[in-house]
Amino acid sequence: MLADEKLVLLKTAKTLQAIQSEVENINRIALSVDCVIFGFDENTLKVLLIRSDLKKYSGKWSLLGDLVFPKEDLDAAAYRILKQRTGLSDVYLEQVHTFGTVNRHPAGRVVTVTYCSLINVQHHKLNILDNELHWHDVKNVTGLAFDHQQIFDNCFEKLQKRVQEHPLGFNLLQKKFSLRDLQNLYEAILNIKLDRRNFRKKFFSMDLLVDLNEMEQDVPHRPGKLYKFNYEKYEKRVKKWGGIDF
Amino acid sequence: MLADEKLVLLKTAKTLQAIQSEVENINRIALSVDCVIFGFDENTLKVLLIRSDLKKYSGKWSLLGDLVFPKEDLDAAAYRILKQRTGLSDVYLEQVHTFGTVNRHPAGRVVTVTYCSLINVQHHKLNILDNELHWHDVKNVTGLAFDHQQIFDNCFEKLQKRVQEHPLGFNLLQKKFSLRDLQNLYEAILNIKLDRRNFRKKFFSMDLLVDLNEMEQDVPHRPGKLYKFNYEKYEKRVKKWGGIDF
DNA sequence: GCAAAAGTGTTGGAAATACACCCATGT
DNA sequence: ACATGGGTGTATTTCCAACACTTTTGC
Repeated sequence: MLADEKLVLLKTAKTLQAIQSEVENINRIALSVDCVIFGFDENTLKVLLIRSDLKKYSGKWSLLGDLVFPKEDLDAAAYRILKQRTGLSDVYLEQVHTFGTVNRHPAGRVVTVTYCSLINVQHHKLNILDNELHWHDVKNVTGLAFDHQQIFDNCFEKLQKRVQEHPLGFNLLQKKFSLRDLQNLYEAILNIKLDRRNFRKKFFSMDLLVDLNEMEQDVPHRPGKLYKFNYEKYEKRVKKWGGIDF
Repeated sequence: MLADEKLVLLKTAKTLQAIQSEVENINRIALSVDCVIFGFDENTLKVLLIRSDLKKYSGKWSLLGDLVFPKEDLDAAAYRILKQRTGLSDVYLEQVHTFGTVNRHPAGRVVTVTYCSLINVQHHKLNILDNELHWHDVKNVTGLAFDHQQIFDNCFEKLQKRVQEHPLGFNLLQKKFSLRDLQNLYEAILNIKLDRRNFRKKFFSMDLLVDLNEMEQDVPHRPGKLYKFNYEKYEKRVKKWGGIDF
C-alpha cells in the first residue's frame, strides 16, 4: 500500500467499536415480515388473510406477519410465520420487496420485508383452526389494513410475471395434476383465457411433464391423464438468452 | 359482525399500545442501505466501490452504504447515499433485495436493503474527490468485504435480466447516443456479442428511438446518427403478454 | 486510397396463433 | 343417446438468426 493511501485510511476508517456503537445505540428500527400466501382452490386463486391485530383496524383484513426477532434470520422469520399459520414447512417462499416509509405503521417505525408463498390448499386445509383466518379470492381483495393493499398488489404482480418464467405454479397444485388443472391455474393467476390445444402443445414441447400413466378419478366426463413436474430435469437446463424486448 | 366473531376478536386483538411497546422496546434491529452503483465508460460496465470503513476489512472493497435513520424513508436513505457519493440526485434507483442473516455484519445485527443504481459516468465524473472511491470493471469484482460480493452478484444478475425487459440501459448513456453506443452497452452488460444488423432492426422495430438528425462528432470514421429514447411513448405502451416460457 | 465503422435486405427455420373434429366416459 | 370435457393436426403468420456488400468519413 502506498503511503498516502495509508494516510487516507487513517483519516476515514471507522473502528469496529465505533460502528458497533452506532448499531447498538442509535439507529435501531423494528423489522417485520409480512407473508402473502397464495393458494388455489375451486379453480380460483386465493390469498390467506387474517383480521388485523390492531383494534384500530378491526374489521379490516391484513397479511400474516410478525416482528423479526433480534437473533432470527430474515428468511427464518418468514418460515416461522408460515409454519405457525399453515402448519406447512416445505413450501415455496420467496422474498419480494421491503417497504420502509416512516409512517407506514401506526405503532411506530416498522420496516417490513414481504414474502410470497405458494402452498397447496389440499395439504394444509385442516390447519386453519383460527376463526379469523380465511382464504380470499384475489379478485375480492380490497381495502386491506395498513399498507397491506399495496404490498399485496405488488406481490400479485410479481407472481403473475414470475409464474410465466419459472415453474412456480406447480406448488399450488397437487403432486399429480391434469393438464386441465394446470391450464385452470394459469388462467386464474393471469386472469386470461388460453387456447387449450396451444397450451398443451407448449407444455409438451417443454418436455418437463412426466406422464404418470394414471387417470383422473371421479370426474363426470372422460378422465384426463395425470402428470407431475420434472424438477430435476428443469434444474439441469441451461437457460437460454431471452432477447431484448420491452 | 356475529357474536362469536366478536369474542375471538376480544381474545386476540392486541392494543395499539401493546404493539407500540414491542416496537419500541424489544425487537429493534439496525437497518442499512447498500447501493450497487453501475456506470458505463470506455465500453465497459463499471461499479462504484469504496474501501471498507472497517479496519478489519481494510484493503477490501465494499459497496456504498450507511445506516438508515429512524425517521428516514428507506428510499430516501438510498437517494441520500447516492447524492453524497456521486452528487447526482435525478438517477435511476431501484430496490433489489434485503439481506438479513444474523451474522452478516461483524458489528452486530444489521439487516441491509440493497439498491441498484444506473448513472451516467460523464455527468458526475468530477464528483469523485475521495481518493478511496473508485470505478471497477465488473469483471474484476471479487472478494468484496462482508457479504457484499453476494449482494453485488445478486444485483448484477438482476440487472442483466431487467435490462432486457425494460429500458434501463439508457440511464447509463448520454442523452444523445448512437446505435453503436447502445449495442456496446448491451454487449458489456450481458457479456455477449450481438449481430449489428439484427440489433438495429430490433430497436428500430420497437419504434422508441427518436432520430435527432445529428451526427457523432470527432470520431475517426464515418459518424453515426444520434438518437434519444422516447420515454413518453414507452410509458403509454400496454405491455403485451409475454407467454409462458421456462 | 485506405482504414474503420455506418448503413442496409433477404432468406430459412422456429415458434406462436387460430381453428374444428373425433373420442372416452358418466349419466 | 347425450353431455362433458379429453385429445389431436394443420395452415398461417410472426419473429428471430444468419449472413455480405456498399457508403461515408478521417487520416
